[in-house]
Amino acid sequence: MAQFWKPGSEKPRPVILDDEEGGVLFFSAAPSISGYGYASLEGQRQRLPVFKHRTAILYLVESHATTIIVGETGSGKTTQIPQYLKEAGWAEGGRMVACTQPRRLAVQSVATRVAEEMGVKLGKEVGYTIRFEDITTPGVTMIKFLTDGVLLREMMNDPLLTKYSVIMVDEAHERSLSTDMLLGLLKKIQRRRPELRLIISSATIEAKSMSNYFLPRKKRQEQASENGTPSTQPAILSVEGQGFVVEISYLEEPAPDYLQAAVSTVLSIHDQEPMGDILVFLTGQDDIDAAVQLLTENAQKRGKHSSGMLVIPLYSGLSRADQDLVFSPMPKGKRKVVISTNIAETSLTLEGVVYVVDSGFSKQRFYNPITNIENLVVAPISKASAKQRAGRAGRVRPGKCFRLYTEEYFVKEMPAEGIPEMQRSNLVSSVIQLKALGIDNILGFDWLASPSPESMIRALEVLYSLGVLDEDAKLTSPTGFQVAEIPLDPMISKMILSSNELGCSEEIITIAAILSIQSIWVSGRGSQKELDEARLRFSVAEGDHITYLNVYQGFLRSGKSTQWCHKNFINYQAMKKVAEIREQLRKLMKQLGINLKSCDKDTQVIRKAIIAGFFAHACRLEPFGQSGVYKTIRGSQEVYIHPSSVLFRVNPKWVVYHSLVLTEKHYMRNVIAIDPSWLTEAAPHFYQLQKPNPAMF
DNA sequence: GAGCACTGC
Repeated sequence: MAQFWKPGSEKPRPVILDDEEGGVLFFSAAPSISGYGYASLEGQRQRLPVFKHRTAILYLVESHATTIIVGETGSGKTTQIPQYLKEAGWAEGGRMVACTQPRRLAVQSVATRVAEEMGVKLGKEVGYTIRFEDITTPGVTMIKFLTDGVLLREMMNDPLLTKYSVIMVDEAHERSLSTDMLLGLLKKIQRRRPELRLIISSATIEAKSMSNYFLPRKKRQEQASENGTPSTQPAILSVEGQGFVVEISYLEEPAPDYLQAAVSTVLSIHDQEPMGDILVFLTGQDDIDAAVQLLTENAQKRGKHSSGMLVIPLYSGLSRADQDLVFSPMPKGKRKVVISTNIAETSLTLEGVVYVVDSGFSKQRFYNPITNIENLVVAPISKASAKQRAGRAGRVRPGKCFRLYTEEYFVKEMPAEGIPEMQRSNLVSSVIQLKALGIDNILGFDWLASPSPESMIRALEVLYSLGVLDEDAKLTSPTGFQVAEIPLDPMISKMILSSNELGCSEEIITIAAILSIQSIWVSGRGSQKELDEARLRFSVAEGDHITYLNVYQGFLRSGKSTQWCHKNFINYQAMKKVAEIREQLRKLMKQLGINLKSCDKDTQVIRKAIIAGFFAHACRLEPFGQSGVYKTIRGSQEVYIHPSSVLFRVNPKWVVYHSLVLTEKHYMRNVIAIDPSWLTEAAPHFYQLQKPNPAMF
């Protein structure tokens, strides 16, 4: 390799955790470590054969209410532990063993594997539940895999989760919003249900903080031991993974431009290293497209020599067909180079990767509770992330990871863990869910990582202004309870409920479904002009939301055709999801006693329903400023209509937007034109009529 | 006239 690389000092090591805290400790179950390991059980250090993996887990579960399992990728814990528990009788008497995952795909694949291992039909003894799919049989299913979000929803009907005897929360170190909420609630449930067993599966780096979080207060501990019940001390069990060794290299000097550094690193790997695919982590579509172009140009320049390289971009905005290219088999002698966002860090697994190039950056969401604006910025990743990225090189054989930063930076400056999503997000959805579960004191909730008081207060304010919470911060009836029932952003849910009286619920649930997915347009294909033209075919003067109705109707008229989507630059997978969400909403409306009515072509009532949820997002065109400058009514924030909006350059006097995106300017995405009188009509508590001001009209 | 990391209910 080029001489600027120096080998890292991160050595693979067996995981031995100290037992100073009094927790139970166990040694590795990795095949590479044979013989015996040390375990400290009930404070006594013992030598135990490592193959007693099953025994150790059952010991912990039977004698501890809370167990922290530490496991690496490929340690088999996710598939094995539920089976051990079932064999030991934990899934009997009508109770189930539950196992959560943060992603739908993981739930499906783990459930499938366990059913196979047990030789049963999926959906019988072993089943799974994800949104839109419930593959379980009541009374028969003993082991149930589900997404953490589904388990949270289940709590709304069964707050103590009485169906389950053991709940395993996998990938807890990822610290997703749902996982953090789930852990907080499970800790609460344990007080009411001391017999409930929890298994929290987390990466080593997070084990200690998880363990401390579940550490009971002294008093309860004494009570428990008096009753002769199992110790409530959290325990740590270490399970070693089976991945191959990945050799880490760092830059000698910091790179001024990680894009350039990534490109030249790929080229030197291709020149100097044996065959094996390369995976490059960059931050977003722009970077990725640029890198793909640079590499492709370079390969052409160098002619035959470099033609043995196929460069493929990967990010979620691509159509399914384009994404699937990364899985296509290579002709012999060709090297695959995948340039990816974080999607390849956890969501997609590429087999055959031997080299990883890690830029050290990713795009991350941050939330400012003062301005109530979420934005997306390129930020340094954490050590945990860097480790996960490197691990992607060791799935088929020993691999190499090239970090585009110095070892000194890694050791001294890179944060150990990322900031939990809970502290980077708008909390309206989380707060309403907690309220629906009867948790009144949001500020006093025992969070794993507490969000700022400002964020919590802002969320309460927004929910109050929507009429979802009353002056005492209690859910209103029926609006508050209904909004909590709908699995969407509360502002969208409020919009849906208002469409009932306005008689446009058919149209509004279509709009709600489209707004709750990322984008219905495909990216990465064709020219910008073609895409704009496609969009123009559907556009109407009332704005983007009404334009979406045209798109959906076109999709239906085409018989949900993939060709139609392709021709119109629309993402077929996204539209399929829209149809699914819409169907779920339709059923939910029925349950809530809301009639589905169409307003035909009356877009005014549709826009009024949108305002009922989004009145806080109203803006007025600055009458004397440069053209196209808007100010938010509340807050006087300067904003612009995003060029992708059908209202771009149309600049109606009054608009309401769905979301703001902050880049060089604050851009409004998804905008409708409104009449200002609708604002005071929909939200008199929020807007009051001013004395006529000539500047306004 | 310019930009959308990634999940999930």
